[in-house]
Amino acid sequence: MGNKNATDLLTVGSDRSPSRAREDYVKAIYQLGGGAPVRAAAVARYLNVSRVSVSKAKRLLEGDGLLEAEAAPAKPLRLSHKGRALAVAMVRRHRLLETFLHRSLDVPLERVHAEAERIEHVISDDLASRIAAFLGRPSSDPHGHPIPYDDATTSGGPLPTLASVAAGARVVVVSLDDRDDEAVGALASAGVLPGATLRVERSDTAKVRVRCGTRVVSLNRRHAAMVRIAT
Amino acid sequence: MGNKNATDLLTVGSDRSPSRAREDYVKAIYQLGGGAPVRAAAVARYLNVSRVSVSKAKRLLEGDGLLEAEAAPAKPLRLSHKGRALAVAMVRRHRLLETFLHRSLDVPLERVHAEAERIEHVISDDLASRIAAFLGRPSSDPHGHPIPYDDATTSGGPLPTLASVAAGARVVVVSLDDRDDEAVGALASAGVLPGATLRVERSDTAKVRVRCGTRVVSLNRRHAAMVRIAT
DNA sequence: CATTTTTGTTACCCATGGCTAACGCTAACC
DNA sequence: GGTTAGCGTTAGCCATGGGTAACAAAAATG
Repeated sequence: MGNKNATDLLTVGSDRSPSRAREDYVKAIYQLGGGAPVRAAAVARYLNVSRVSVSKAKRLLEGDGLLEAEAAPAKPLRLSHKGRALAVAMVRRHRLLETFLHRSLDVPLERVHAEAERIEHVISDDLASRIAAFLGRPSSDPHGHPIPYDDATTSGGPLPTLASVAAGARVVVVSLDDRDDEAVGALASAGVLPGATLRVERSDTAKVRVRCGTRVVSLNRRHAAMVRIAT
Repeated sequence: MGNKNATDLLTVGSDRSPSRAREDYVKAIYQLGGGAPVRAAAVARYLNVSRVSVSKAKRLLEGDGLLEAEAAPAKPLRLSHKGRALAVAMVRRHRLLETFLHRSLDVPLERVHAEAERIEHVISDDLASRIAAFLGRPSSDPHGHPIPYDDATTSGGPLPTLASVAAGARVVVVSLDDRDDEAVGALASAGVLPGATLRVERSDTAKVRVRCGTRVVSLNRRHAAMVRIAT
């Protein structure tokens, strides 16, 4: 039986590398805190799991050396070096995959996130490098988020969103929040994409009306809040 | 919190679609039997798990409608229609991925299998179609195995291997067994690849010596057994 | 400052997917 | 025909990763 490199394919529990769930916890902590400690309840909300699950995951992640073990009862979650490196690697893989899926395989913008979300857990670092090379080491993904190539610290605080500016402003779209497929689809079909210049015509509690090139589009506030901008 | 399409990412157990393990069982049954019923012990050996695990998996797979439930105590494992469709889809995804990884991303032949083995469980059918289109619907993967596009029944019985022919024969390499990375690497570097014409110079219990183009290479029997041939 | 809300933890339950030990049965070997 | 080998199942164990219910402590609110 030609089964030398058996690599028992069914071993879920006894896998050495961090599992899907663990990687998601690490990524969530990183994305919520950007390096700073994060409250467990925030992680729970972000991942749609109970606080209890986060509490249990905490112990496991500490055991893996991904979380700084700090027996303090105050206990915000803080990533270790190893944890931060893993988080950055996950972000890199995710954004490279999104770029690849969109640019090379024509996957619609509002669907690349979900697809990348699953694939990012199973590709090797070698494959990620090959994808980066294939794409010419792109500097940002199709939603406008930068792709980290070293383990550089994240940039400054978050940018303001389109929901936060007053009428009359002229702004440039920097990025869309890829976690909300529905908003991404609506924004993309309205032409609100990274790099676009917008003029805010009106902004009330329900809607934000912007001019985007020649078009005038009306966005609901939830969608507008998914758009990060610069002036 | 921009979390509309939350799609709780951590749900492992309560996932609706067949898990990694389930897909591997179905694929193994299909590849061992090619549609015909398969003994549970054979599946256990193929996947490097205990007979007990197969026995338990059987119940779960029957519950999923992937296995024909046949309360008979004789009990060979037989895939249902749904199970066979899943198996074929898995094979298709696997071979498309191998082709893509090798052709587009230059992943070495002996590494495409392991990488595809993990990715095949997480890509959507839509993405598989896009990869197929991107590659121009290739008819076979880089090891020489055909890529099924409909749910066509598998071809006739298995071809003879290079280990089974006598000295003097002239044969054409059809495919390599991708499950043995080490053999694939050795064969590829010897030029024994699908489409190559070989002349068998000598064949004894330890080695098989073949001429491959201008080169004469000596293969050990285990490696030779991984090469499917036609005359 | 008192009350209310939020938070993190414990104790317990459930399903998946591995495992070993042990049993009864079938089938093959001598 | 008797022994032996192999097969499928049961019972019971373990880790992971979900979940409730309940509670004490911390934080926010009045």
